[in-house]
Formats: sequence, structure tokens, C-alpha cells
Amino acid sequence: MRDKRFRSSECPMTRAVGQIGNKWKPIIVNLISKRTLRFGQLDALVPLVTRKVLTEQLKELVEDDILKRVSYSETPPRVEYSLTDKGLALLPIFKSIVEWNLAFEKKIKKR
Amino acid sequence: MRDKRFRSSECPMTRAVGQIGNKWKPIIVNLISKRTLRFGQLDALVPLVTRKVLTEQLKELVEDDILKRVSYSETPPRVEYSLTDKGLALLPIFKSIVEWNLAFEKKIKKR
DNA sequence: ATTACTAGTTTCCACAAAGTAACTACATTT
DNA sequence: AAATGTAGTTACTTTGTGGAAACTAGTAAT
Repeated sequence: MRDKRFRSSECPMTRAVGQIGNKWKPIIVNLISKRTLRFGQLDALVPLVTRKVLTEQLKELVEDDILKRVSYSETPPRVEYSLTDKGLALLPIFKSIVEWNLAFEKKIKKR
Repeated sequence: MRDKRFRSSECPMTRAVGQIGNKWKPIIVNLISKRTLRFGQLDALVPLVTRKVLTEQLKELVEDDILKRVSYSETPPRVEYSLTDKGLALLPIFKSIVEWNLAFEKKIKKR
């Protein structure tokens, strides 16, 4: 999300949502985790996403310094993606979200 | 987000994003925190939102058992919103997101 | 009769995000 | 010459989300 109103809001949660608060970024960042992955691997692993959207999201994550992109001068082209320090700092947070989701889904199933 | 593909995905992060991963819900939940607030207070406190969107988001949060809505038979009408256990469990997670955002914003300013 | 209050609701429109399907570039392989 | 591989890109279309502005209901106050 590039919405300036969000990114320059006084509320820090609003600014955070402006960087990572859309449907794809938490999924992508969580999936990369501590690995180094290539574009095709991400394409295969991220559920439901199209290459067009994946490319856009990766570009924005790189611009926001959450993701690092290394490209090698080869043919066919080889590009590798991995999380920066900023991105890695999100991992425990996203792990908590996954645990939250599983915990309350389990609660529902016990009814 | 009511997208069935997200809510029934095998990936728990995708399901979590299906419930809370849009631009308004983290902001609203974080803002309510441990308080009990009325609709008008939320309208005044949530930055950038319109009443139409606020109403929609509150409705979905109630449907997903993240928010509790109590309405009193009064005129003018009085409705109070507060987080459920499921919602309260999100607070430390969102606090971490706010801290993450502030930490890395501070890093940028030091350059 | 009109205004005020609260918590919405509605309709139409605008915009952002996503989807589709074809296309790109270049070295290598067949 | 054609096919292959990778990592995208593009143009158009569709869908989802949000915005604007007016409206609603009922009791109480003016």
C-alpha cells in the first residue's frame, strides 16, 4: 500500500499497516522466513498469488527495506530473495499471529 | 475480508490474513485495546475512516468473534464495543508491530 | 414544528487491487 | 530454426474496497 495518508499518519499502527498491512505481504514474508528463495520458488509456494501481483509485492517489500534482492548476471536470469534485519524482526510477530489463529480455531472445533 | 479462498486455505497465515489482514481491522482492534467504546468515540478516534466503512468493519469483527457488541434499549441508541478474549489475545501482537515500526523508523532517522 | 442526539444505512460512484493472457530478453540446447 | 529456462512486463478487464452525501428512526428538548 502506497497510501500517503497511512504512511504519514500520527498513529504508528496506521503507518505499520501502510507498510505490511495488505493481504499478501505477511504471507510472503512469513513464507520466506530465514531462507533465500528464488522467484519461481515463491511463485510455487505462495498460495493463490499471480506472478504479476507477486512481482509487485516483492518490489514494494524491497523498496521498504524488508526484503533483499540479489540478481546475478546470468542467463537465464537468477534472482534471490531474502529478508533484511527489518524483515527478520517481523518473523516472531507473524509466528504469534499463526499461533493465535490456530489456538482460536481449535477453540471453535471443541464446541 | 470475506474471501473464501483465504479463509479456507491450508496455510494458517493465509487464514489469519483472511480475518484481520486488511487495512482497518488492526487499527480498530489496537485502538479499542482494553476499553469499552461507543460508536461515536470510535468514529472520532480511528484516523481516516468513514462511518460506512467503520460500520462494516465492526460488523465483520463481531461476526468473527473478535469484538463484542452490547446494545441498550435506549433513545438515542447506545451501543458499546469491547474486545473478546480472541480480540484481547491480539493486543500483545499488535503492540509488537507498533514497536517494530517505531524501532525501524528510528533507525532510518539516524542515517 | 423543528432541532438534537446516536448509530447506523443506502445508493451511486470512484479508486485500488487483482486477474488474464500474451509478451519480453538472451544464452543455451535440441 | 525452434524450443527452453528464468524472471519478469504489459495492456486490458474484472473485482473488491472505499468514499460521498444524503437518508433513517425514535425519543426528548426547544
